[in-house]
Amino acid sequence: MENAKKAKPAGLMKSGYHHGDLRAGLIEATRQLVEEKGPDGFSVSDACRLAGVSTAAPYKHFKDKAEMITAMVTEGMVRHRENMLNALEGVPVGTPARVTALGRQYVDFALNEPGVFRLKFGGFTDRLDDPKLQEAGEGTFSIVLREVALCRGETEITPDVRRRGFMLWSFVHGLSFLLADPKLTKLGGEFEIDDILSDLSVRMLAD
Amino acid sequence: MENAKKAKPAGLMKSGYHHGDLRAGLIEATRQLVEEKGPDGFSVSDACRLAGVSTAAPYKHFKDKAEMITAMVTEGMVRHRENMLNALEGVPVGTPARVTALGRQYVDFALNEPGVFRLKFGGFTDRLDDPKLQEAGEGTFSIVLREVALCRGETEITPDVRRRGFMLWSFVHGLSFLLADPKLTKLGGEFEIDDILSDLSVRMLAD
DNA sequence: TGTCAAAGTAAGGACTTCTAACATATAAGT
DNA sequence: ACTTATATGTTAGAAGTCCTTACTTTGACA
Repeated sequence: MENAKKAKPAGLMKSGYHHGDLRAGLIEATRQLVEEKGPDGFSVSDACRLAGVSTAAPYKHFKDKAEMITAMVTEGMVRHRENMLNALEGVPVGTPARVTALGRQYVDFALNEPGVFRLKFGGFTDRLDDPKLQEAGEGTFSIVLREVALCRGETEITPDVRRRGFMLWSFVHGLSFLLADPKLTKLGGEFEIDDILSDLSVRMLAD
Repeated sequence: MENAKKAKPAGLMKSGYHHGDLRAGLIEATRQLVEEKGPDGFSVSDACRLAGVSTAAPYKHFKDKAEMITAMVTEGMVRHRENMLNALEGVPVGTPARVTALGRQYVDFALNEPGVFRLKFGGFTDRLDDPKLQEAGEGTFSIVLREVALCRGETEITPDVRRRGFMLWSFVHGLSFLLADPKLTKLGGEFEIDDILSDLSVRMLAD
């Protein structure tokens, strides 16, 4: 009787009933709104309008507004991590070019999804409390650390490797913020992002 | 001419009427709220409560909420620029130590006033539209450029100087964001901010 | 005393988040 | 197939906050 209380046949997730997959739909709507109106220009009501459902619908999927937005950011960060891994494909192991490639992908995420990026890193983190989100962030950083270690000829994450990784992250992180704001970017004059990133990688991986 | 009025003296330095200097009082209240509740945890009503005036009072001094918060951020950035200039005092001209000192002050501002810092740089800039604010920002960056030029033996802001300055800014900017968030800072392991900043200055000013 | 800028009072009107009660489509069990 | 349970959505609305404006009052100064 109660042995089959948690049957969740996956193969046909789209064969929903009313909406299909409202949870995903709301997350997508949330993402669009944040991209369109900025990190704070979001309301549950707006997301519902965009998703085409009533304002009460989200509460069947999320405890409250915070959980809804946290879910969206978490999804974004998981996507970010995957992008970072993919960026390494085909780049020779143990070369600074791999670090450069990671930096380029990091910047690209900030440029492609500035709303999500700033929501995650712009100082709202206090309220974004989710183990999966934390895990995605740490996982992403560990990708960088591994590449730095390889470049430095280390077999494990030494304090020196961690320090260099953190410095590289600081740089790419700041660059992402500056590039996401035209008013600030223009102060840098004319430059190629790739040049700056490879220059940086070489400097930070040298002795 | 009933001069027997019991008007409170109060130094009269302000235009002494009801509040003294409500404009400044509201800006300070706004700042406190942003520091306490984060970049988006601010409302005109709250600021009024904190300043001890009615919710209609601000509209004698600011056109609307946006102008009020822009004024607060602008004031913060002017303060920031002054701090940067002061940080150079006593540091030998033409040495990387001067760049390091600027970076340290930049980071300190982010740590001391994280709310203002993130409000300015966290992606709300679209709405923060004020010539004085823009000027304060550009002025601050020009301080950095001047020091970089001196270190590089240049007499003017060449493209190379601008590029190095922008890279240094990126780094310090990103570091500030990471340091303002304990969850992110701890990924860097054990380190001294000053060590990282001086290490960075040397690397970025080298040929 | 009269003027005028600055603050207070009151209120409008729009939005929010979230809950409660009700409706219905799908899945499960018989 | 039929019933039942569950998940999902809708409608209605409570309860509250917010921004802003119109009008009134206060008090400093000439």
